Amino acid sequence: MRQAIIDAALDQLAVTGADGLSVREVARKVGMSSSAIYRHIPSKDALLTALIIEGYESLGRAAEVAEGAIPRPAFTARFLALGRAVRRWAQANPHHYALLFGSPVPGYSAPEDTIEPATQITRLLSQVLVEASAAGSLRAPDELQVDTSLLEPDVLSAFLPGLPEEIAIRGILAWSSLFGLVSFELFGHLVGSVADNDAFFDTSLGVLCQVIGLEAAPA
Amino acid sequence: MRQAIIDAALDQLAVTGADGLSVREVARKVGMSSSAIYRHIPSKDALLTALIIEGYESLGRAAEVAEGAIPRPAFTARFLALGRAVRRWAQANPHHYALLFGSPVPGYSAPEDTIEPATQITRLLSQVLVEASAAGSLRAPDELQVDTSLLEPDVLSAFLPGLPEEIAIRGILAWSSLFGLVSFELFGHLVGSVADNDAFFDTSLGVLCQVIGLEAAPA
DNA sequence: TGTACATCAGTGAACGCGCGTTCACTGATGTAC
DNA sequence: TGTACATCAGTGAACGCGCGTTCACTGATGTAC
Repeated sequence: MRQAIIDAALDQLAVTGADGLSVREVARKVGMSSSAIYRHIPSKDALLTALIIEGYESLGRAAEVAEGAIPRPAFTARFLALGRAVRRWAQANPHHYALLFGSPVPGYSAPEDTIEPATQITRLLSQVLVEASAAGSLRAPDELQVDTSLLEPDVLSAFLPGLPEEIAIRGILAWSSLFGLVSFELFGHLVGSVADNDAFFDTSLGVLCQVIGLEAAPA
Repeated sequence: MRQAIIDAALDQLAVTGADGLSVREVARKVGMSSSAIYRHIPSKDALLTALIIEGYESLGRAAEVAEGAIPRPAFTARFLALGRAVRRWAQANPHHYALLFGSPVPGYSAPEDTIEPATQITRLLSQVLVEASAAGSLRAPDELQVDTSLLEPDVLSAFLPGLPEEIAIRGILAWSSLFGLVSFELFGHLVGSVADNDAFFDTSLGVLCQVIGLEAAPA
């Protein structure tokens, strides 16, 4: 039942976007009176939280499946698969993507339950980086020296064990860039400049590989 | 008067965010009855449009001032100034930034009046690239060959005259990355991983310079 | 097998709210003669 | 200088709307004896 409610909310999210979401409309969709909903969810905010968690899980699953299909030692291909999976998921679920990575919903602040599901997708990238580094497949970028400690040491050791901080920084940059690319495309900021979005995205992913120090894609 | 209304709307935007915006509240702020507002603006959507235009202009001005203070031949410094100006503006006007670069406001689609002011900020970057390229200060990236024509040829020739497409692509990538970085930081996606946001951002900008082919910063 | 009771998902009316927009109006100001 | 008129910014009441949430309730189901 709770799942049916969440599903109905997902439907509405897909159509109207996050702030078109209304408890009453969800109730209608699920065939209940608006008050009955409150037997299953404590408040609208809780419903939003559930949708956010669902979103991170769904995105994480999609990325995991795509990346899992690549042979383990093909680090570059794994990174490309992750990037493409994020973009594909965003295109398939634009409002859901916007809920996760667009402007924060006003008056709503995500509770901690949200954090753990959100790490799934980043964990996948971290894996690739750590394994590639351990395998000696990362050309360490020599041009930029970082002397300060910019990152949270706990996170560094937990998620990116054994990874030089320079590379970790580049990884986070590449990660931010990936979502910047996807958001720009999805929110219409590339309209008029880029003609072939697919090709532009793939080319950009290639450049991001260079940024991280991953070998260029084989083909 | 019209300006007073926009200013009041900007105030409200800064406090409540874009979808807390209400014509009635703006009227209250400006000391009018809610109906009187309609002597000056045709609808709420028109008000939103005005805010978006204001935003692009304000951001453009901020970037222009910051970048204008750098000696013309210091291309890298000019790029850094642009990047930092964007970030600074976003931090000073988070809701306004979210209105421009976060999720599109549902049910609202930006009219063409919006396009021209939006180009200002990109024109500044284009300038830097074109001038740097003309001055021979761009190390052309040799590793990635692009055979297709990904970009809109009109835009390429109008905004980026004489610039090789490989570099234009990298420019757009860097631009998207910049906003990805700013959004990630602003929307809280770096919380927990990055300890020193200022340093991380500057370091990332340095990497983006490499991506474009700009010489590393002098100091 | 039958009765008394607890549980609990679901109901419908109601609360108080703020919203965007319209409409007939007022009343001050400026202009034409 | 005085009068008639047009202009137009601003008013206040009203429209119809959908919202999140509460509350006393019903009625079916399951359990204990």
